[in-house]
Amino acid sequence: MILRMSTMFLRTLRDDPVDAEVPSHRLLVRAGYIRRAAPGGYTWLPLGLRTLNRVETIIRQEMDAIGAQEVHFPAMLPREPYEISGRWTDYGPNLFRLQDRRGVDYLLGPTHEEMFTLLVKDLYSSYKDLPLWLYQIQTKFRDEARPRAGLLRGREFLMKDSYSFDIDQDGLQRSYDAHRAAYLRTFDRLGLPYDVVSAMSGAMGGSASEEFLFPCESGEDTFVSCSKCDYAANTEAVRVGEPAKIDYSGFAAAVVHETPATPTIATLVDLFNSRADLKRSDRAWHSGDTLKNVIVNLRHPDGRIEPLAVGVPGDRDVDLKRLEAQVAPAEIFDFTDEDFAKNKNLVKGYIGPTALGEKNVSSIRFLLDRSIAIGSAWITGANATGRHVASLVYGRDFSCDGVVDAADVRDGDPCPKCGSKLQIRRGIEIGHVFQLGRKYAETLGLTVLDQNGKTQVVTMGSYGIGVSRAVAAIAEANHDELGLKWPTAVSPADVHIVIAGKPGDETAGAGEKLAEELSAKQMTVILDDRKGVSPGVRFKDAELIGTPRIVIAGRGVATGVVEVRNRRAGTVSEVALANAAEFVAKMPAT
RNA sequence: CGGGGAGUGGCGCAGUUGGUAGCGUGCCUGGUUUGGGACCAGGAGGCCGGGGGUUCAAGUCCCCCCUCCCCGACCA
Repeated sequence: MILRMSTMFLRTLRDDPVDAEVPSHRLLVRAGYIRRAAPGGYTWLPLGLRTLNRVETIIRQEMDAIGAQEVHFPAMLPREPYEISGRWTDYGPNLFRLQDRRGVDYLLGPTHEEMFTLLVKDLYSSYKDLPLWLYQIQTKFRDEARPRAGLLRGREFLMKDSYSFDIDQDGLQRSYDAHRAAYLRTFDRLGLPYDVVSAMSGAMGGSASEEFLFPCESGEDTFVSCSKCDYAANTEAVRVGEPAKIDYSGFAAAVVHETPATPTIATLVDLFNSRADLKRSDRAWHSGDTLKNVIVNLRHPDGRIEPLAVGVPGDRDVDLKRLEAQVAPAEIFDFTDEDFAKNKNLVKGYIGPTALGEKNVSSIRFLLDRSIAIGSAWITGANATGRHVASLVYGRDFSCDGVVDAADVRDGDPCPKCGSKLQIRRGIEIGHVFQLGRKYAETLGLTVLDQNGKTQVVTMGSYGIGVSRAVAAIAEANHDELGLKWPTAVSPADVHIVIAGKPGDETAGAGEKLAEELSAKQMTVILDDRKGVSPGVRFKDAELIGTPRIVIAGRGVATGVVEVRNRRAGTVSEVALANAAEFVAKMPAT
């Protein structure tokens, strides 16, 4: 088909919109693909909608290819299922809620686990019906605190979500593997580079979970990948190796020192290095020799508040995200000065492990970072203002109530799998595969009868791809200073023909004819047939819009040739007009 | 929600001690141009984010709210 620039609903912008920072947002607005319509909500213009549809089609084809079946739920959902699963409250302010004229509660679906579970419960009741894979491509709503970066984080976005239903864990594993493989194929076809990283299953009660991250500076997710082996994980999910025990038999006994005015790690280390009686002979003390004890508050789902102490090496911070992922479903919030005032056994700035722990004076649960070895000696608080203790040995002088991964992960930390250096990277989550297990099936009562006539709770998996986000990610991965340069598979058109001659000359006729020929070959053609627009504008617009192939019907037409450009490779070929359609149609997809 | 910046024709911006709202681009008309965002002339287009106040007079000063962008918190 032919899309005529003279009539297409399109206006490209000469200047960058000032409120758009990331390249995908800037270029998609400037090239006339999307317009902002609401905070975190975008209107798809004809060009943008074409690309969105093509992305959708590829995803749909790959889902259909593994045997998943498409359904479609309403976006506006009743409260009850979410009430049963607990997410009506768990989702908190992130859920868009509304009421009908009688005051009955509804929500705009942020994700549809409950609805899929109930749908299968409604129709199926036998193991013979399983496995079953269902999916939908649906607008999702989340009241994000801060929508940003155009399509990358909106409050309304398009998502493909699928769900697998199996009789047991082996079945779930097969479903999971099939989806994972389909995702690899999908992202390859979309022309999106990705890293598959281990993610936290957290409160969801599942086991395996992996995210597909598009590595990108403007990404919001931090992950690590090993420089040598294939290990990659979301920072929350990184598990450092257990350290070897240290033989402390020759270590000095713990001794308390007067350390006035040392409320911070830095002041403490300075003091130890500056006093002759505390100085180390072999090297200077550094912050990693100190044990930092941080107190946070946990809010459990039942509303119970519990203080929690976490010990990490003094040269590291507690990564609250990592910690929260491990204490989930509890949430973390600040332990305030008021809380300190109520706990007389805690001396702010001088907290030490001997006061911590369920069996000690504070009776506050005390968790140690996994990196801390049994037998290691520490400088740490002595639970009195202006006092610290040195040579306090873990396993000899103090203990803890458990081990946790709480310290922040840094660039260069050892890989838990092979010991090589980890790299910290950023990415955009474009897909997520997740073994849900029985959580939803159990709470919503999805069971089937097995071969023995016994009731079995169904085991589920859920699998998501951010469709509108993928469009933005593809734009992030495929642009230059001139504009977009789409992969062939998702470009809004296959070829863009620029008529660059003088009005009334033969270039317009040549462009029209070529457009007809390409259209007859089932290609989608953008034809710049606008009147009175200078060639410079046409070139700029073609490059901004970014179809992978651009044909210039200009001064060469007089001698029977057109210029065929490969926007992605940056190459140019002169082709005889008579062969042009054939040539363009045979250009390899990129 | 915390910190920082900003809201003035579609887009990018200026607007002085408070005194009739401007420029560039885009759009319309006519003419000249036509291989890298052309030129001339004439036009249309504004609740100056919203609401209160101060004042003879508010884009400009004061108060409240909303929205957008950046950093952080949050993010099945």
